[in-house]
Amino acid sequence: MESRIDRIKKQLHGASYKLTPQREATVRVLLENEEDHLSAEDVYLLVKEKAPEIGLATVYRTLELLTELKIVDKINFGDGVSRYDLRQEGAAHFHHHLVCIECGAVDEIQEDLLEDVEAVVEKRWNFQIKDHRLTFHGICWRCTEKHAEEKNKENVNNPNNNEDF
Amino acid sequence: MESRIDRIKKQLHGASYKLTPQREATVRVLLENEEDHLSAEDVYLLVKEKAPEIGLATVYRTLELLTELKIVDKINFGDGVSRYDLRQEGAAHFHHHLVCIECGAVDEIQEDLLEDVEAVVEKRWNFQIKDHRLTFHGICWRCTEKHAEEKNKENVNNPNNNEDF
DNA sequence: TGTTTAATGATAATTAATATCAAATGATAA
DNA sequence: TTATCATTTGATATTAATTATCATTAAACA
Repeated sequence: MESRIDRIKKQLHGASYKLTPQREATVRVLLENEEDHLSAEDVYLLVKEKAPEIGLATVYRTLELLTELKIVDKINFGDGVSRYDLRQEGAAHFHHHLVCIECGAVDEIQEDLLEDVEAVVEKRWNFQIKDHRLTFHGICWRCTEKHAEEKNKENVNNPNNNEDF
Repeated sequence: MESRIDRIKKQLHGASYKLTPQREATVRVLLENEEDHLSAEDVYLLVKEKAPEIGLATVYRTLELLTELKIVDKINFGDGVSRYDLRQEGAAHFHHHLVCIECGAVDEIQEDLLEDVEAVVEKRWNFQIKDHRLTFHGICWRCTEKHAEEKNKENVNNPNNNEDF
């Protein structure tokens, strides 16, 4: 974790920015919540817990800066807020997302999976791909399991209700 | 075109909505600008040319309705506005986009291309895919050509400047 | 230490989108 | 046809996310 911060510090310096205490606090929040997909407001509230004097504008500015430097990616799942997602260190491309339309959970796919598709697009459409956004909308494994359980319970109550026949 | 409107009318009726003059004017604008990726404001201005009495709220409401019925897809390219894109008739999934980071052009890919990837995701992540969003960011063929031309011109002016050696 | 530049915090301004509500429209049944 | 009811609309107010402004503070520097 500390080394990760150090490397981010170096990236900032490389672009002649400083890792101020406010920026560091923001980066730490992102690192501590790597699984989540926080909005600027979310980040602000979490940073405020550790550094109450920080302003919302600074959080926005920091997130914008980190996005420029490709340390985080800004993504929008269609709910009207931008969310910020740490990029895997050394990842050439942004990872993919699974958004559950029932429970709203967002899971990540770190595997590339798009190599073949990108080769086709580069050649057939003569398009030089620099980055991508891929999101699947559907039903997550947790909701699928829950449905199965509910069906089980139903069948215990009504043993004749067997949809298989 | 007329038949396309008729089919949309039937889709609306099927969900017990009417194709009011305002809704029809909005749909016509979308059909006449199928290549573009209009924002709600864009649609509003175009509809206003034909039906000046229409209100912005009605346009928003119509676009929301068409999105619900999967006649259009709402998409966000990260510039802070939602854009609305007619779905191909009978298309199971939303088509893909190529966004040029130089000139801002947005091109469409109607081919699916994701069949294999989706099969993997459904199985490995146990996720039931209902829809997707795939956007590539990079340099379009027009900008690539333009660069090549500029390089040519440069070499004519400085015949010794041959970067190949 | 004084000076210049970068960064911050508070807050105003902007803007996309939604909510509200009275009026208009359209369908329905007496 | 006319009274009635639900749907839709247009104008406008409201909300909420993001950006802009600007005086103040912190940091780098010479």
